[in-house]
Amino acid sequence: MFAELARGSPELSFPQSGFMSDTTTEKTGATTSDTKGAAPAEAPAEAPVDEGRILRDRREKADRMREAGINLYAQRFDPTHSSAQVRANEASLVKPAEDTDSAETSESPEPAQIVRMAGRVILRRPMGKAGFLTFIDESGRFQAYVKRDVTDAAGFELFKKMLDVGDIVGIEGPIFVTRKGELTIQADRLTLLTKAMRPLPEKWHGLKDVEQRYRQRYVDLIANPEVRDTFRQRSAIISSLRSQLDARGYMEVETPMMQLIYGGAAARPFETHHNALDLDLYLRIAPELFLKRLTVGGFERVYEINRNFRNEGISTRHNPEFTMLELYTAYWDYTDTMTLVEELFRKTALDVLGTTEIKYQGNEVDLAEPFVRAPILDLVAAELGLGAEHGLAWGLDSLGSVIDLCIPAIEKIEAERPEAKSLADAVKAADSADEALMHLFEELAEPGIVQPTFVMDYPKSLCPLTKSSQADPAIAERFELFCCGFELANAYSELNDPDEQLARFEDQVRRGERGDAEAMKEVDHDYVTALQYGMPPASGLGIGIDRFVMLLTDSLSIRDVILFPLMRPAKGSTDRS
RNA sequence: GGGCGCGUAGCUCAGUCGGUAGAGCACCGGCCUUUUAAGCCGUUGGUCGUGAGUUCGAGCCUCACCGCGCUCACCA
Repeated sequence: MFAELARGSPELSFPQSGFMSDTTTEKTGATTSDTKGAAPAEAPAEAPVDEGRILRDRREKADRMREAGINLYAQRFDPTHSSAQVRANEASLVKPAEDTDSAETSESPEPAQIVRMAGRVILRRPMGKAGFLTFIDESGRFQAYVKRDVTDAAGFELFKKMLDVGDIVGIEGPIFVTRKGELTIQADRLTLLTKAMRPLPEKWHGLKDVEQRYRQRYVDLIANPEVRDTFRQRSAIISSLRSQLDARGYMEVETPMMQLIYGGAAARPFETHHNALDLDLYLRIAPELFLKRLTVGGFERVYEINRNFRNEGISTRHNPEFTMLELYTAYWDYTDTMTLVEELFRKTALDVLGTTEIKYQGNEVDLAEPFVRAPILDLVAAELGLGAEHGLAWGLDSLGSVIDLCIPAIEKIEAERPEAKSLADAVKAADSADEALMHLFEELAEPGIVQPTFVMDYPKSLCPLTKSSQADPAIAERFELFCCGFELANAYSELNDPDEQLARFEDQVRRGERGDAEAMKEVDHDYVTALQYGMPPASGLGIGIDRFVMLLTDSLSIRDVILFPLMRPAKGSTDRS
C-alpha cells in the first residue's frame, strides 16, 4: 500500500487545493451568493443577535475567504496515513538527513517519502515565517510544520491569516523529526478541508460542563480524548460479545420494537400510534416473548443486541432507552447459562482490556475467579444472622411467618444502623411474604455485593415467565448477576408449559387491574399459542450492555457510556445550541 | 415527584460586607523560520440561567420558574 505512494510524485492529487484556481473561484463565489439569495424566502437577513462577537468574526472571515475563492467545504481528500500509521512506520518514513540545507543541493541520496494526512486543528503556533499546528485524526494527535520556504503559497497564506483552531485540514509532505524530537509532517502543501464556524473549548481545560458534554457530544468527543476511548471500548465490548456468540453458534436476530402487547419485564411502556392502521402500539420493554417464539420455530440459539424502552425515572444507572443483550439457548437450564455468563464476561474483559482484573470506583474485581453462586434466602439469612437452619422459604402463605422469623433480627439491625430505619415497617406493609423477603434482600444484601455473584432462586410468585424448580415448586429457577453493587444480568430456565403460562399471565393482568402499573395489561394469547406448539426446554439471559460497559470502563454514570442520553429540552438562555 | 447543590465572557473559573463585573486561554491587531499549553506587545469581548420583589443601589438578599448534577422513590 505504501509502495503506491509515489515518491515525491508531482501527481499526488490534491483535489481542492485551489486557492489560485479560477474555476474554483467562480464556482464557490457563485454558490455563496446563490445560497444567500435562496435562503427561506422572507427569512431575516441577519444572523441571530445572540451569536456573539467571535461567531460574527468567524462569519465575516468566511465571507472574505469565499470572496478570495477559497472553498470552505472541500469535496474530498485522500489521506495516505493516519497519525498512528505514521508513528508505526517512523523508521521508513523519516527523512534520512535532517539538515535542511542539503536538500537544496539536490544530492539527497533518496528523496523522502511524501505522505498525506488530514485532521482537525487543535493548536496553532505561528512564528513569523514558519509555524506549527497540531491536529487530531481518529487515531490521535500529530503536528505539522509550516514554513514559507517550503509550503505552497496558498497554504502558507491560509496558515498565517485564515486558519482557526477547529478547522479541518489536509497536509501533504515528508515526515521528519524536530530538534525537540517530535515526529512531524512538513507541510509542502496545506489545504482547508472544512471551515469551523464555532470555536473549540479551551485548549487545556477542555469541556467540563456536564450538561453541554451530554447535549453536544460531538464537542465532548473533540475536546476530551478519554471520552473517545470510552466509546471505542463500548464498541469493542459489543463487538467481542457478538463474535463470541457467533462462534458458539448463536444467530443474531431483530424482533419488533413496536408491539401490540408489551411483555417480558415488569415496567411501564412508552406508547405510540400507527396512523395508517389507526393502531395504538407500545415500544418494547423487552424482546423476550418474540425471541422465545423463535425457539419454538426451531432456532435453537438466538440473540439480539438492541434497545429497550422503559417509561421510568432517570438516574446514574437508568436511561429510558437502554441496550440489552438477550439470548436463548434450547435444551439448557439456568445453571448452564451461569457458566456461559462467566465465560462471556471473562473473554470480553480480556478482549477489550487485556486483563480480567477490573477496577470499578475503587473496588477491585477479578473476573477470572469463579463467580459466587448464592441462593437469595441464604444471603438474607446471613444478613439477619439467622444461621444455616434459617427456616426462610418462598411461597409462605402468611406474612406473619416472615415477621416471626425476621423481625427480631431486623430490630437489632435498625438499632445499629440508622439508615436501616423503617425496614420492619416495610416488611409489615408488604403485599406478600415473598415480597417482604425480596425487600429484605434488596435493602440488606444487594448493595454490599462487590465480587461477581449469581444471586439465585427467586420466588415463583414474582417471576411469571420462569420455570419452577423440581425440588421446590415455590422456587423459580432464576438468577441475577450482581457486581460492584449493581445488577448486570438476569437469567432463568424458561417456563414452557402453555397452561401454566396462561395462568401466570392472567394473574399478571389481575395485578394490573388492581393498580400495579408495571404488570401486563393484556394476556399475550399468541405467545401461549406458540407454547402450545411446543417450545424446547431453554434458558434465557439478559445482560444490560450499558451497565456492563460502565463496569469495564469504570464509569460512574450510565450517561457516560451512552452517546446521546435523553435530556430535557434546553430552554431559555441555557440553550447553547 | 421529594431533598441537597450548581448556573458569571466562546472555554475554565474568581467575584469580599449589597456599591454598578474580573483573570487565564480563545478572539482581533503587531513582532517572531524547529515550537510543545511556544513567546513578547497591544486591544476587544457580559441579558451574571429566566422573571418578579426588597433596596437609593442586586452577580450577591427574598420568591417563583427553567436546566443540569448528586441523592431518595421506581426500575434493569
